[in-house]
Amino acid sequence: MYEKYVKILKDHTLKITSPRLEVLKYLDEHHTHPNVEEIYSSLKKTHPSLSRTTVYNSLEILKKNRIVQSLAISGSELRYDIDERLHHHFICNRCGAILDISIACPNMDKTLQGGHRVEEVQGYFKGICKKCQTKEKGRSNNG
Amino acid sequence: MYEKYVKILKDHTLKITSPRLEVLKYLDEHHTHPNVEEIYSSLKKTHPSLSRTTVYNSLEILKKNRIVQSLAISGSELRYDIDERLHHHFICNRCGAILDISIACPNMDKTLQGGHRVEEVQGYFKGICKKCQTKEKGRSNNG
DNA sequence: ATACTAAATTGTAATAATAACAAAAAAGAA
DNA sequence: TTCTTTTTTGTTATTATTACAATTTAGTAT
Ligand SMILES: [Mn+2]
Ligand SMILES: [Mn+2]
Ligand SMILES: [Zn+2]
Ligand SMILES: [Zn+2]
Repeated sequence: MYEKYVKILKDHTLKITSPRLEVLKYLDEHHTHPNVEEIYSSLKKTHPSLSRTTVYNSLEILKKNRIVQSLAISGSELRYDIDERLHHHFICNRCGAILDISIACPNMDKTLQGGHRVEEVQGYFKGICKKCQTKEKGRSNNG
Repeated sequence: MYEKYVKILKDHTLKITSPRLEVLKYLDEHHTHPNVEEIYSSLKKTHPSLSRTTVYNSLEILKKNRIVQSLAISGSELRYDIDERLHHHFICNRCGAILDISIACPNMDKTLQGGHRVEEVQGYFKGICKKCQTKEKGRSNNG
């Protein structure tokens, strides 16, 4: 059940703790780029002793070890992604969904930009998602 | 002195107010991508009646009118840029500087990504800036 | 120039995300 | 099993931003 996550932690010589395993499992099963509150309140249901601070701490150490990445795309809160591979994101200004954008980008892999050492790359697109556009059209057509 | 900023506001049929002119002038003279606090505390010196809320309000309306853009690059606070043209940014994890990155990007101008309507594009690089790297080298060489 | 009205500014209070901290608990090594 | 270090927990503090109501002001009409 949790072997996969145990292995990830072990590979990074991190201590195996229940909160860390749960956070990893949650992110692995929810590729929605959740924020801390979503992760916390969901896990809290089945793990009532869990502390919000622990979720922050766990995510921080997972990020430091490059097991997860954080996205500042919303502007108000960090979102988390267990997919550490470099990929771009789209946020819908209507429904708030954050979606992966799989495009090739020539600047993505560069470790140097203008003489600066690059350690992290984030590509954000903001607008109206496909779904919300469909809804919009439907509304104007029907009534 | 302020004609330039008056014109910008007029062109967007926005009311000409002292706080708006001052915010525009500040951004025009400081291409450092300042946050609200930096703008506010600087203007407050010469305009003691200025309210922090007004700076927030002004920036919001300027952004809505696409006169300025906001950057979520720092993760904790929005940064503002009077240069509305699409360009990428680099933030230094050491000194906090936010710098323009002028690179051609094939994805920048696209108004559609994966079927989603794109209204805004942000490209962020994070790492250690050129200056901080030089300092680092100097330190390790000299002791 | 004056009066009017909608919009903007101000100050304060509320909210929300995150960080700091100390005590209790738990992981992993000995 | 014992010990030590790290993690977790709960609480409090901080910071960025928003909400709101009262006051002021910009721009327009008179
Ligand atoms: Mn993703
Ligand atoms: Mn810029
Ligand atoms: Zn949507
Ligand atoms: Zn730097």
